[in-house]
Amino acid sequence: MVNMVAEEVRVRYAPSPTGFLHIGNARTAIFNYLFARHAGGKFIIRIEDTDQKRNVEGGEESQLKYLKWLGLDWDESVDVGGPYGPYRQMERLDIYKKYWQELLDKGLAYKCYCTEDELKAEREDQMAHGQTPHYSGKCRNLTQEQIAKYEAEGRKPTIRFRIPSDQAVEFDDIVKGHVSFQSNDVSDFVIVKQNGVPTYNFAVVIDDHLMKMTHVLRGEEHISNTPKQIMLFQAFGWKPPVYGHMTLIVNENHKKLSKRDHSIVQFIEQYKNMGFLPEALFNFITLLGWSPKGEEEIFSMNEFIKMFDANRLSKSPAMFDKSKLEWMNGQYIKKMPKDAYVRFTLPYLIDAGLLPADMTEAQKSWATRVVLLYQEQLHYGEEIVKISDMFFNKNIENQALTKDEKKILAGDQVNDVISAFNRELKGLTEWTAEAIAPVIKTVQKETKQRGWKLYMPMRVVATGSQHGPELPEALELLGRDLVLKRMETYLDKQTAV
RNA sequence: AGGGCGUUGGGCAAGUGGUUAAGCCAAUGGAUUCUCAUUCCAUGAUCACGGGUUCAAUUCCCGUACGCCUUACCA
Repeated sequence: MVNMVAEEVRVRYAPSPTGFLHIGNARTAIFNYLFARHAGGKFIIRIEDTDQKRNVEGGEESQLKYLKWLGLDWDESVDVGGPYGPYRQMERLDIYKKYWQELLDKGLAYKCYCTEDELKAEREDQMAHGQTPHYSGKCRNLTQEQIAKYEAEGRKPTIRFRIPSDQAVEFDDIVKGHVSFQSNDVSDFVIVKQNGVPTYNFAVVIDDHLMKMTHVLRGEEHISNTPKQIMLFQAFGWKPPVYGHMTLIVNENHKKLSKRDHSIVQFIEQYKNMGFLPEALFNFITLLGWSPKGEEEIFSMNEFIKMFDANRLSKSPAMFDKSKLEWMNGQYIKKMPKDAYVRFTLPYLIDAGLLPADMTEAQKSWATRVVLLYQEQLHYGEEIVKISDMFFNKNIENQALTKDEKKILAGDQVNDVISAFNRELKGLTEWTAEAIAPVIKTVQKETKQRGWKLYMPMRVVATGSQHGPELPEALELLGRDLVLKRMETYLDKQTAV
């Protein structure tokens, strides 16, 4: 109470490096980021690597790398340092030790000599009897003799927090509102593992306090950890941060997104590789469980920062809607400057082996025009491969016609149209869209066919598909030789019959 | 099983004690276009169910159902 000046907002994103950055992580990070930036506060990244068995190689690096890619930046972390480091929990072991020793000394924590197998058996027994799985409190009040006996057996203890009995633990959650737990429903949980490393629930409390966190926005799966953490804060006489538990992101089966869930693509890196733009992903993820005031849905980072309000976080789970993501990404693609769009899409064609990595100027300008044909409709980068297929897959002769295409070619005006078109095209001295367009008009006059009956036969014969970009430009880019060859092959077949 | 939380059209989601219950995605229909795409227009909700409080409830309260999270020497 000494300092009545408004406290600086400090929030953190605290991933465990057990995997790569996925949608759920990213969302947590984004909301914390927006919260901090909106308030003009600090955004910190802390690595929670206390579960060494599950840490994966490259996990930490991936988290930071793709957060950066999404457009986030941070004030304190393992890479940029800061006044409250270290920011990796395994480098803070000495710090934790001091605090759990304090709890032990005060009798607020105790050593537990139960083995994992014993605990597991206990839990299974409880379940079998329809009881809530709960630690029994067996080692709560061990005598010196018992302790000596366990030690003599060579058992290594864990340290458990002594949960105060008959206490209501309450807090006002930014998103859930007033939440209340009974301490009796929480069992004495382990704060230090047998190997001397603290558990998550202990380390967070120490770190959040020492790092002066003012708010904690995290996933709803942590809500039942909150009373444990609050009781620890109380044991130390510290003030807990303000909590906000965000709803989970669920899959089509309404299940929490898990890393093992393959029904939807989960990792940010995968989206990047498929050709989703960071701004679009950021925009989309931000709208998962949060909504702005007005009717707009597309926002820039700065707009989000300006309007972000944690009170508008939703209480009910958000389903990951892939088609909306694609739509949104498409919106961003449409807005790209042409040259950026070209630089963005060409690599997908190169990777697919459809274009050489070292293109000649001519190839490059051709590819540029092809790709530009699709800017209006592209949803994500990789889609260019499939969508522009007609310019790369040139063996349409071996390709079976669809029902509709057969129907188109069955029209009795088809031969007239094709032969007239073929004749007129052959007479062209210049093979450009500008030159081809008038030819279509000429054929129209000559054959008295128009619209669908005029265009469709030309399209199917020349491009192999009833769908595609504007015909004159498509034909130009397909190239004179190929188009004329296809026409003639077609006409030859007709006369042969 | 105990604890916690949720439920507005196919997916999100705004909002209110008395409203024509926003908007976006999707779907369908239509207009434009040679087609696809784009663009534009149009179409849909007894606000989970049952009870209460109230002149009035989708909005407040209680219950039920359903769903999810959690009850680890994981975070």
